[in-house]
Amino acid sequence: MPKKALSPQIKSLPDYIRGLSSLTDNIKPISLFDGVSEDTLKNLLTNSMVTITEQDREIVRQGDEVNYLYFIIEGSIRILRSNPDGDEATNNLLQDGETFMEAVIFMGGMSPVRATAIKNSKLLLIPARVIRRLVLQDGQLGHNLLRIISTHQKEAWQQLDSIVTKKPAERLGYYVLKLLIEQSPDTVDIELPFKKTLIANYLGMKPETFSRALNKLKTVGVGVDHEHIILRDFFSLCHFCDSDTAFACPRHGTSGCSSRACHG
Amino acid sequence: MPKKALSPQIKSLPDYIRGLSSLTDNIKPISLFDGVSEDTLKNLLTNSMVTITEQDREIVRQGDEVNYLYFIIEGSIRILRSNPDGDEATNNLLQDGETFMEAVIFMGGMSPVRATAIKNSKLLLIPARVIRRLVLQDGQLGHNLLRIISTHQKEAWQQLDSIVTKKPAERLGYYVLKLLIEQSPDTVDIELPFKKTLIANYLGMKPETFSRALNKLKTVGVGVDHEHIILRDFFSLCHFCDSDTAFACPRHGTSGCSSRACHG
DNA sequence: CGGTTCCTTGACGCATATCAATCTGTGTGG
DNA sequence: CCACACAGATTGATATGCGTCAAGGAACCG
Repeated sequence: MPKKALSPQIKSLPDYIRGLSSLTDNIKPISLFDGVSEDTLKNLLTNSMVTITEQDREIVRQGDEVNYLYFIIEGSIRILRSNPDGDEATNNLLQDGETFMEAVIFMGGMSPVRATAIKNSKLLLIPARVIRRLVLQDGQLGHNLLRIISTHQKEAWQQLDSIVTKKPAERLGYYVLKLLIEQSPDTVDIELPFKKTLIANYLGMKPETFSRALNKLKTVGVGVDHEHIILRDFFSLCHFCDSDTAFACPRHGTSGCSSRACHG
Repeated sequence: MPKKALSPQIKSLPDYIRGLSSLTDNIKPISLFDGVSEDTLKNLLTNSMVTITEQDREIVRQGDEVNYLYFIIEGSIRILRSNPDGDEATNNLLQDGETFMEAVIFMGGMSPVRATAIKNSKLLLIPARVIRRLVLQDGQLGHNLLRIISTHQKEAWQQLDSIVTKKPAERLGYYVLKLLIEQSPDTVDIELPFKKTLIANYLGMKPETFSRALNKLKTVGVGVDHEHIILRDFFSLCHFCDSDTAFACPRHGTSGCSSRACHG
C-alpha cells in the first residue's frame, strides 16, 4: 500500500485551454461549465491544472483534505468507501464530463470517500478556493454546482433504495434500464460501461451473484454477450421501471410501455 | 391509503416571525440561517409559511413537484422511498432545526423521495423561488445550503457503506456511536431518538434483526433499557469507530480510545 | 380491564455469500 | 504460430445469516 502522496504528471495549461474549451462542447451532458460566462470559464481554466492519472492510482484517500474539484476530461473514476477489513462499497462510477469531490469541498473536514482511477484518465483539477470564490460571482456556476450535487444525491438515494428493497436481478434490471435511457433509447444493444465486477460492487452484490442475475434476465428477454446487453424488444426492461426512470424515458406512456410506475 | 392532496393547516405569519427568529437562536445546530444577514432573514421569513403537520401525514409524495424548502421548527420527519409492493427504504430521519427537500428543489423534475411526519410537527415552508433568488444575493445563505446538502450526501454515503459492508450488529453500533458523539459525548446514557422499527428500517434491517442486534451489543458492554442505551464505559463503542467518526469524536486519541480508524 | 401498538423471542426456510473448479479471452515470450 | 500465464467471468456445491412466520410479553390508553 503506497504511503507517499500521489504525484501525477502535472502540466500547467497556457495552450491547453483552447483545446479544452472546444472539447467541452462535444461532451454530451457537461453540467459544470454549462452556460457560464466566458469570463468565469477563463477564470476557472487559468487557475486549474490538467493531470494524467494512470489506472488503479488513488486520487483521493479516505481522510484526505480535499483541495480540488475534479472534472473528468477523459477517463473513468470510482468513488468508494472501504474499511480496515478490506471490504469496499462503491458509491459512484463516473465518466467523461462528470465531476467528483464537488460536494466534499463544501463539507468541511476530511473526505469520507476514496477516489480511484478505473483506467488511465485525464483530469482537470480546479482549486476549491477558486470554486468558492467564483460561485459567489457567477450565479450560473453556483446553479450548475447545485444541480450536479443534487443529482448525485438523487443517485445515492436510488442506489440505497435498490439495495435495500430489490433482489439482485431486479437491481441489475433497474441499472440496465437506466443505462438504456441515458445511452440511447433507440437501440436494443446496451454496452456495460464498466467491468462486471465493478458494477456488481456498485449494486451491492458479489460477482457470482451478478452473473446469476444476468442469467435470470435472459428469461425476460434480456440477453448477454460479453459486455453487450441485447434486448428482445424495446420494452423488455419496462418491468424494472419506477417513477423516476419513467419520467426520463421517452417511451413512457406509449403503446407497449408496461411500466409498473403507472400503478405505483 | 389517502388519495386526496395534503392540506395542512396553514397560518401566514405576520406576528409569528419574531417568535421564530428568537427561536432559531435556541436550536442547537441550525445551519440554514447561520450568519445570514438580517435582511436576508427577514426576506426569507416574510415570504414563508408555518404549517402544523400531524403525525403520519405525507408532506411530499414520490413524484410530486416540490415548491418549498422545508425547515423543521419542531418535530420529526422521515425521508423515504417506496415501491409498488409496499417495501420502504428510509433515506433519512430528521429533527428540529434540520431541513429537507433542499436538494430536491435543485434537481429539476419530480421528487424521487417521500417525506412523512413521524410525529406532529411544525414546519417552515420557504418557497423554492425565494431560495433560488436569495442564494444569488446572499453568499452566506448559498454556503449554508451547500453545507447542508453536502452533509446529507455524506450521510447517504455512510449509510450505504454501512448497509453493504457491515453486519447488523456493527451497523447498529456505528449508529449508536454517531448518536453518542452528536448528543453528548460526556455521558454513558444515549437516547434513541426514534422508534426502534424506524431506526431498523433506516439501518436496512427488519425489527426482529434489530432486536437481536441489540442483544449482541450487550456482550460488548452496551446495555439497553427501552429507548435508553447504557454504556459500560466511554469506550464501549470504540470498536465501531471509523475515520469519519474519529474526526468528530472529542475522545479520539485519548488514552482508552481503541478506535479501529487508527490502523485503517 | 381489555385493546392496541411496539418490541422481543423462537423455529424455520431460503437467498446470497463463500469456496472451489472450470472456462474464456488476452497478452507474452519462445 | 503455439504454449503459457493471467485476469475476469461463469458455474456448481455448500453453509450461514437474515427474513419470514408465529407466538408471547410489555407499556400505554381508553
